[in-house]
Amino acid sequence: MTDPVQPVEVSVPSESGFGFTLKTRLASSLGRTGTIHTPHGDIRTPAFIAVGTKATVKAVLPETMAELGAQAVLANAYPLYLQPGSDIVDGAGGLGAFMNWSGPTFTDSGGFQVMSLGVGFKKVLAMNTAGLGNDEVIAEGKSRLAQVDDDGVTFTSHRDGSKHRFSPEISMRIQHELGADIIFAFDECTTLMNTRGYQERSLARTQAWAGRCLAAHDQLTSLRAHRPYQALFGVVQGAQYEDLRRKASQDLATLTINGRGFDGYGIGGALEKENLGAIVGWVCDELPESAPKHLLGISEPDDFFVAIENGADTFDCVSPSRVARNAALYTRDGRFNVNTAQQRRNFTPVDSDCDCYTCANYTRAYLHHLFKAKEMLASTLCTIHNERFIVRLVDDIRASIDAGTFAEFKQDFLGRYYA
RNA sequence: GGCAGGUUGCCCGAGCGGCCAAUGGGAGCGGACUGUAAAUUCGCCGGCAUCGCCUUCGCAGGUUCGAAUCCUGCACCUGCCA
Repeated sequence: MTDPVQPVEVSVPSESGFGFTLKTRLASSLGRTGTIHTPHGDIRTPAFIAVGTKATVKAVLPETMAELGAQAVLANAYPLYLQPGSDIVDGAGGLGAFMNWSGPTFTDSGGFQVMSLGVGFKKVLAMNTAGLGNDEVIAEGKSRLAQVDDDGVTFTSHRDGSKHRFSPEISMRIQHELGADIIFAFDECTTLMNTRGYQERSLARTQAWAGRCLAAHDQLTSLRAHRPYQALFGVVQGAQYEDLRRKASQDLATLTINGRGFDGYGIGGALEKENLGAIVGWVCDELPESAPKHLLGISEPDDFFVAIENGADTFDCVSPSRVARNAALYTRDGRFNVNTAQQRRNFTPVDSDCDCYTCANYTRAYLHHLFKAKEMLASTLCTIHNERFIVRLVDDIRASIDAGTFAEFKQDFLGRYYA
């Protein structure tokens, strides 16, 4: 049952302070462990990156995130550009300094908002359901807050209705001001509702933007040489189509501007759960092994195993935090809602196998009470638990790869979680 | 003692002859949430149940083809005047 571990040649981080070192590799799949080196510290991979969109992991102190084992946090360019403004974050000394997080940071490009405020506006981003029909009709909704064209995106601020223009160059400029260690190319995140035709056109656009991002990034890196080095990850789109995904990966892998290529890659798009492993596999198969790969927006337990086996190194997702604020908690025996009547008199911890602060000190009955009483401590305690649960799960997967017990760990964990 | 107003489903509160098992909130119950417009959101919420049937709008009578809605009496509550 053990999966033989293969030794891996070690690459040394460059003088920029950024680099990726492989440690072990599974013999039977693309799964591997390693370390991403950044100017603000290392990230041992696979790793779950906590999301703090607006420079805060909602309801939790940064110190608490560090204590529960989060290695890095990811914020988002678009919301921070709207408020407080990337110049202010820049003035504070960058994202980490601004939010009092001393470890590595990521920022997303605003590409997700092209979808969530555009075609996906007011829709649930279903990952389990088969795609509905034609997007192009759905995509023409009038009330949406984002309009895409080949040059960029026009956003309407949800806060005051003001119009804002994002382009690859603008996203790069903002992300340089935010100053995260790892930043993403500006892309269009498509949905399951899009047609093949739309996916092709959107992908062509995203690929063109990738080149523009790289060029802008190269320039900004020179201009801001006094700042810590920022690594740029290109984002692979192409939906569920193998040919599109492979071609997109190849093109990004070979793209260089002034001798500079991408430092790593993101894998994006709304993905059907059933295709997740295949898609990640196609992409990682085409991209250089030596590059770190970040799967954007994924955090269900079964998804981690599948994605890691297929070569993904890091993940970020709002789910552990959002779901916690809505009373859903992860346990080794599956997910449950702590606000149901069933938990009213349950004086046991959320998960007796959990080592988080919440499980060490509080009962389900108390958390149930906090939700019913609408006390904000509910969000804090539940977020601590969920973030710890997910961070630890990925840490455990990493340990199992190094120990050669990945297959057993996977079987044990999933067997119990989905029993 | 006089005058006026009120009593609606767990709570608050609309309705003022038929389209009313009865609008809205809240509470309660359950679900969803995957690069965060999310402390959000969606169902259910008298009973039994397949359309449908049965019992509800303080209590008791009455008018009417038909009443939560109109009339009479009773009970309780609230203002103002004594």
